[in-house]
Amino acid sequence: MRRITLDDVASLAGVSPITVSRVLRKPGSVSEALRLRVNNAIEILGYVPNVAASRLASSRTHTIGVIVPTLYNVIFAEYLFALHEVLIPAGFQVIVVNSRYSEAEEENAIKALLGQRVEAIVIAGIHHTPLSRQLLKQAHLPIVETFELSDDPINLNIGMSQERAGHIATRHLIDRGFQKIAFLTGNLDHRAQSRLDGYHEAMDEVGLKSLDMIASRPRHSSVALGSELFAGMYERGDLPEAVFCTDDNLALGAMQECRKRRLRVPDDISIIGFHDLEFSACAAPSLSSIATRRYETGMLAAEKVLTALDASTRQGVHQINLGFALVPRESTSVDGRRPNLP
Amino acid sequence: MRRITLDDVASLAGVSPITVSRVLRKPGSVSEALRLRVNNAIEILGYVPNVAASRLASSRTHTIGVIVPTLYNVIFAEYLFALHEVLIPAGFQVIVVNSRYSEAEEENAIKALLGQRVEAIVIAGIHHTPLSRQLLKQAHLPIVETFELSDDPINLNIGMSQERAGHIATRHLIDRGFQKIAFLTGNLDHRAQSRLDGYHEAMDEVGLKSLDMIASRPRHSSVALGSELFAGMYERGDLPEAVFCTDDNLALGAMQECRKRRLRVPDDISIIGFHDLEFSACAAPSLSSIATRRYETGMLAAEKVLTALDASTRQGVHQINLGFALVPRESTSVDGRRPNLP
DNA sequence: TTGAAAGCGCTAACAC
DNA sequence: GTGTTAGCGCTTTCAA
Repeated sequence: MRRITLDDVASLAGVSPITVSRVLRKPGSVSEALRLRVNNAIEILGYVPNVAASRLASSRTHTIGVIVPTLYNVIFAEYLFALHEVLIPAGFQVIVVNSRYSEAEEENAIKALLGQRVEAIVIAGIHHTPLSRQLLKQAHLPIVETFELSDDPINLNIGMSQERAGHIATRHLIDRGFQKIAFLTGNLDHRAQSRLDGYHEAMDEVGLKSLDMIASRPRHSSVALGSELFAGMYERGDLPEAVFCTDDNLALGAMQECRKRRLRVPDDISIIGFHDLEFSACAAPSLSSIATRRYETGMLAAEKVLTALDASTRQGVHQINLGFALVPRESTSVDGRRPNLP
Repeated sequence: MRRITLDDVASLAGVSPITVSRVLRKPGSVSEALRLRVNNAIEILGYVPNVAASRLASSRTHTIGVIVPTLYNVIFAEYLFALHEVLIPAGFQVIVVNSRYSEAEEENAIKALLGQRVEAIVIAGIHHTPLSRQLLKQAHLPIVETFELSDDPINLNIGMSQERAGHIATRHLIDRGFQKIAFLTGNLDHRAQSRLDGYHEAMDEVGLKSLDMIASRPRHSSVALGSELFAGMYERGDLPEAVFCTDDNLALGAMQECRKRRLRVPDDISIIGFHDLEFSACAAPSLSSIATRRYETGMLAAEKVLTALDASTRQGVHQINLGFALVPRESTSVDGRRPNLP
């Protein structure tokens, strides 16, 4: 059963192959009569163009490669959503590859995307293997590194200072008078590590002792993990006055564990999360957090890609700091139910 | 700046192009001496094969197309995770397209995937436009429809009865003696609709009046939406004895709203969710739910694709019912804190 | 084990 | 506005 090709359509419509090709790509450049005949033939035969052939012939793929560490995290779901939202209407296909938090897998992903001849790569993170960096540089494509700020961006860089955010979150707890402040994390990826650095820095600044709680093996952030880590801490008698969780999921788990153990938040213990996920505002008590801009990151990355592709001449290095915002809520309020700030 | 091609590698290595091709695809069939020379040349030139050319020449793409309604929902994230987990190690690329809950966009997605010459399509749902169905049938590829059970599967079908699950959840509430039972949903996609049908059926069976609460415009399930819908119901004085939410996120939102309004769950009101998301077991009170098998769905779909591809001759229609499980927990317990069932 | 020739299905560039 | 010609970069024969 041979596949229908453009030539089949052409002979059925009684035109040359190139006319069929034109009807498909720039219908305006073909007379209405022929266009109708061709479209008719396409329908009758159920013709579907072979993109591999078209890519090979035109050396355009209209494809953008996106690398994320996992599909298993709302943060990246929101980011991908935004990327799709901009790129699809602009006529691009998006290929998403996950690196499972491994730089080696990321390197393979890069090779695979380059092999596909993607026209740009949007990659979460700024830490890559030397070969990855080299490949990305040599590719002469728009490359966008996201979520973090790089000292030495490959090309475009849109992100925020994870370290500074970790610092601010910790500082928020310190300012509220707490001294025994714990840091909870599951998977210690580069971003979580930077937040931890910020935490250490803030604690050191005021001479407080750090109290890290890192899951014994890397696990993705979840409510269940938050419960577990908090329970472990509690059972070891290590109860802090305040907890900074790398993620709102962990924070929610910690809060639930508190409720189980009749610890009141924030009266007995304060909790702050990270990312300001959508449930955080309506949790009870509402959860303090650091609001990050996943959607805007994806949006801007996509837009930058489109303009870079349009400009055709490769643009220089460019960095955008999207920042973050401390969102104080009930879970870290000192006077019972209401945070100091509105 | 011309791209490096296989011919460039061949001339640098002093062999014919086909030898380079062989080194790349079946290194065993080339003598070690040549293999070394070729690999060396590849490295020096930074050669990356053009997959479009290879696909065109070989008419194999090693690509599986996956269509989901949204990337913005853990259910599909887990499912995609499982699909990747099986397909990537088997040497396939996975292309994920989202249809944004639209059958028209789904049709476009199908055309796009067929244009890519994917070797199989895994598609969430059983409702497609007539043309979509026709295209899928004519493609003579392994096609897997997932998450629901079809009366007339295109090819493979792995899912569960959403209607039956809705019925069982409702029945659970009825059995606990409740009469005023509300149904809460955001986006009324086909699966939510089937659950609603099951709810209606169960209510009708015992002569109870249905009480649907559907978001005025389609919105994806979220904790915030659950709060909102519940608040709306409360403010209209429509307070039920029990609520069946299409989704654990909605249920969590409803529970948080209860807490705000000093309604005790389950003493004043019972709540059951759907999907048994990971936080549900550790919510306070723990949330009753219907456990669904997203991971297994993806896993099995991928495995079926691989065997179908291996068998090479097209297999007949085949359906697998993965079922679901009622998980009663505190949120629907009648004697205070402990559910009847363990 | 290696190579030569032909072609996968489409489009760019140029003619008419 | 339409057609002709010549590839795009690989792999599939088939032959040596």
